[in-house]
Amino acid sequence: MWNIMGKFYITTAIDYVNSIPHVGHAYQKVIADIISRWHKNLGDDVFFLTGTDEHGQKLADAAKDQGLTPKELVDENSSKFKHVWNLLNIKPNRFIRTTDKDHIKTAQELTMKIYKKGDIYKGTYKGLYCKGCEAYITEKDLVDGKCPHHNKVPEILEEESYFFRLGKYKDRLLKHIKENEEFIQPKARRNEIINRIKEGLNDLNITRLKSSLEWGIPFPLNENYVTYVWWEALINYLSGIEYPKETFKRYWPADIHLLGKDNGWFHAVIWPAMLFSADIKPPKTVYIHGFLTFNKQKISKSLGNSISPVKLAEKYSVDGIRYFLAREVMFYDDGDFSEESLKNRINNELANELGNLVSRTLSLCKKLPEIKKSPVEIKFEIKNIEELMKNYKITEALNEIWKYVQDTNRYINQKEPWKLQDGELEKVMYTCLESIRRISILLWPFIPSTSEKISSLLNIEMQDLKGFNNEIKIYKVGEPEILFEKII
RNA sequence: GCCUCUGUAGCUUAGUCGGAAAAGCAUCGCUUUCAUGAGGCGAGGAUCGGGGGUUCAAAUCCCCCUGGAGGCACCA
Repeated sequence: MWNIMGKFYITTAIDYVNSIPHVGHAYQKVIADIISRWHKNLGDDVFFLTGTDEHGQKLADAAKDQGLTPKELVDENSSKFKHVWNLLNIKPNRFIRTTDKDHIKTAQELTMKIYKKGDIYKGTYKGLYCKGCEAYITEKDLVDGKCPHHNKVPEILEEESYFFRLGKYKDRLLKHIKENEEFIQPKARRNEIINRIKEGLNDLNITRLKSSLEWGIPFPLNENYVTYVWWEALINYLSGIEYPKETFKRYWPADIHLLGKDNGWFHAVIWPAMLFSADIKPPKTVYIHGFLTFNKQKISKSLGNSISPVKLAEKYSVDGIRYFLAREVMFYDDGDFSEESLKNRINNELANELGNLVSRTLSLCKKLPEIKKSPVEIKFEIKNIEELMKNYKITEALNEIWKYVQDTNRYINQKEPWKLQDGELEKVMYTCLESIRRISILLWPFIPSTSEKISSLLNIEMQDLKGFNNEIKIYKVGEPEILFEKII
């Protein structure tokens, strides 16, 4: 009944390390970890990649402000991201940094490959340059024709630069998007991208003069230039799996690139065009998810400290947060991380429904030294859950799983096992234990440490979905313990 | 300005091909005693943003108005 085991390659956006991780960053990584674990649960050979993006003007500036070298700054901040993911039980196969040696090498090699294809040429970049910012700015940044930061009219500046022939891939991109409905998800984003491509594609400036920006990957065609951050950052999805070696051959194409809506254009248009040029298959799905607000407020830097995932995890538990993010927020849309709502879900669902279910079950088992196998009276039909997960409908899948928690509570009420003795009691309790065991397997991707805890309370080995139907012959369960403390 | 999405119960949302308006939370009532002051059952609560049109039939399709969110690349 299980899918044939396959490979599964999932990536997240790599975070720009000019700020510290907040709950918005955490959201994406938690979802990615859930998807990754779900596929591991299925028995797939999974590669999960995340990491940090560490070059560019903003970082160079930030480092200067803090009196650090760029390298010092990115080392410090990157480690914070890595640490927080570990704390949230997010387990990537690799945490890539765009300052990693192998990434730099791969980025340069891929650039050369695209150059040899004839898709990189030297041209002239003309743009609005603000001397105060020491950077090009766009027209929409202007307020009354002036740079809002320096209140100056920018000058039009021209410089020689290298370009990628993005425009050349317009038709091929449109064709690919139209022929592969799952390529850009969700649909609204897909429409948005299609319309914008139709408006026309300009070639992409992919270098910066070293004289104005040193903090970047040296451009392999000309030592006076560094590579534009976006261009090389995207390539991390290849360097992360050691392109073009064996690991790459095993995992590419990526099954899903997960990213926020601010990154859609780069992943849905520029990245596939780069891959087309390099004769590499595009990813199967680029999934563009919504943004999170925190207590209805836009997540901003000033709010940053109060929404540190570390503090939230201390207060609400890691699994509480993971559960909430998966259950509350509709993945494709914007959502709100509200502490009020988080508290309600932890108390009502994790503590009262799930925690108490385990607790009452184990308590009812106390009279029985062992519980032997008998027919399971709660029916599990999990095809729809698998289907939902396959289509990245995380929230909906978790809702379906939760129905079994409620079914089991209902079953106990109906059977009133506290009135039963011996064999009768044993039969009912076997169903409850089996039900809890299966629930713990289904929930493992979402709240792994809770699932593992449940297994240890049931005194059994934690299994994956392949073991879903392997009923335990004899249960000898332990004492009940509190799974979730209530939040006051 | 151009484009995309969206407005359904107090809140968060589901609603496929047009066919009797759904679910959870919150509120209120009933009920169980195994359990973490937990569990179960039930009730009230919606002019489906507004107006017009197509249709035997519209939350759903079309038009207009209006509120909200987002995208418009070389900033990451």
